[in-house]
Amino acid sequence: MTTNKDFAEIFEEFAQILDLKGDIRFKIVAYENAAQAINDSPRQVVDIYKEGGVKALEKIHGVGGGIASKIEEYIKTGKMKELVELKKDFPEIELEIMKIPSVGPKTARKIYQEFKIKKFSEVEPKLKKDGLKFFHPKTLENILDGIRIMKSFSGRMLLVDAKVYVDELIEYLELDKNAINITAVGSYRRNKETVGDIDLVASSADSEATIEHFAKFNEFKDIIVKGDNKSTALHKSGFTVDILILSAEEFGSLLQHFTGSKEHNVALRTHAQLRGMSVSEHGIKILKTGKTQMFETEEGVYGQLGLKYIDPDLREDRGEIDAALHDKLPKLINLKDIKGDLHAHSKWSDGTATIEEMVASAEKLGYEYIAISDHTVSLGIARGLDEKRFLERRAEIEKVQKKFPKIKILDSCEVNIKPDGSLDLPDELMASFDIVTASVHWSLKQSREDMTNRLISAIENPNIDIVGHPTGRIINEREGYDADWDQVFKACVKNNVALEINAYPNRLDLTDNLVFEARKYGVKFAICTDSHSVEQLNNMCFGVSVARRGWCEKKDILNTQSFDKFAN
DNA sequence: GCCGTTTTCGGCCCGACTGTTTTCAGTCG
Repeated sequence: MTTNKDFAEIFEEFAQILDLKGDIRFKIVAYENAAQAINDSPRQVVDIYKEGGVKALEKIHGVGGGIASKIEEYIKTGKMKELVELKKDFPEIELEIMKIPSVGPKTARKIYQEFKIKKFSEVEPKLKKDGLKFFHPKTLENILDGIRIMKSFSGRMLLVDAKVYVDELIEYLELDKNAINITAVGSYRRNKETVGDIDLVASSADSEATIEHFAKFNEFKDIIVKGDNKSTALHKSGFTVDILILSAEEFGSLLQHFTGSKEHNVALRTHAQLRGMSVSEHGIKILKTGKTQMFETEEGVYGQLGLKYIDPDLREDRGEIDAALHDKLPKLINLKDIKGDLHAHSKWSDGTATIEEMVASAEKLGYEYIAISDHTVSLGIARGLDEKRFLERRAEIEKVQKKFPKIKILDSCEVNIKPDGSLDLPDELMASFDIVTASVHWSLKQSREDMTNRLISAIENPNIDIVGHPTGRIINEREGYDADWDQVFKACVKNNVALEINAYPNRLDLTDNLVFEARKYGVKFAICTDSHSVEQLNNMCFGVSVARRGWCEKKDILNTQSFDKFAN
């Protein structure tokens, strides 16, 4: 079956080819928006089409008549005629060339045609040999730089890794006495699960001097752009760093602009236009008078537009502007609301710390409880426990509990959901635990139908409280498995089972967009670290970020409550 | 191609930097 991801990729490709063709920008953007909308839809467009036809598809915001009928065509015939025709004139290789930073459609076409490129690997050697025949030396240098950037950095870094680079950069920039308000913005500030490049903003008494100072950072390999108040550098680790400096009087607008997301800013500026205002990083212009008002804070910017302040985590154009207009924004959960961790491993299975060490660390974090949830028998690689060893472990938990009267140790396990949906511990044993998490650990490539049934079978088992890392994805390593989330969410609500928001930095699973969708159904979540060491207990903040991006309030999260409260 | 406090046409966010542009195109965020 064609999944939403497949359709999103098709329309993304459509947009790229239209870009090469030189079609009007708004049409290209329309295709890109449709791809995004389809990707974010919790329901499969195939199902939507089967139920309500083209009209139902058009209800997806960003999908209109044209794109809906293309989806219909693809479902019926397995192809889109227009795309097939376009591909004849714009081969794959040209799209690949366009992915080079600083190369857009015009340059891509020129490279492809002038050098008669057949494989992407030919681009760099051919440009080096004869590039000067067709390009200005400076332009050629930019393209070759782009290829270097592309080679040295594939994909996006984890939020946890970005944090290390950001801290280093800010520490260095603070050495410049002219600079104030140094802040990391972009997807980093929005707490997105991965960060593509690092964006910084600042104010300065002497912005040229600050740009000079920025450009001298010894972790930079190259300076790509250097203007009076804006610069882009290539970091040794392969990603780029942007900085933009404006006066403190306009810092609120600068912060707002550079935090994004792009989609949020487009929506915000459209909102402003309808009210006779124009928003830029410098301020808000009243169109009638032509006067621009500046703002030192973001609150001022949103306030001028008649909006409540919108947290950066929410700025993804998911309805936050409308919510801010009607004072309906969620009161987002914070790290300090978390009362305990419901998923942690010990040496009994594949953890590196003893139960006592884990409990002592959890107590230091101020938690009321911690669940020790070791793996179960059939996960051999993780030394999963059978019934006998779980009972031995229970005796140890009781012993440790006496030493730590202030924190409740929850006797727990992470039971395996087998491919047929059954669990690998007997029901009576599971019933004796304080809390049980069920997770999928193998056979990840099942069909969507099988995986959906597998998850729902586990959810319907009365001993299950939480489904662990529900999609199984590992960021930058593997895709999550496919399931009919609509059905899974309904089953969770019906059976009072929570979905885990796994805070492990390369899992962050459930993903933020699925959290956002699940919350609409009334699903509850448990934010858990899945710690395998004492240090990893500190990863809770990353799970909280996912919850915030999914619009979660304190009441949506089990472990913002005391154990007695949610256990009953 | 999408969409509607400008609702079936006419607009679609806004600005900075680079190159060779002396008024603008290409690319980016």
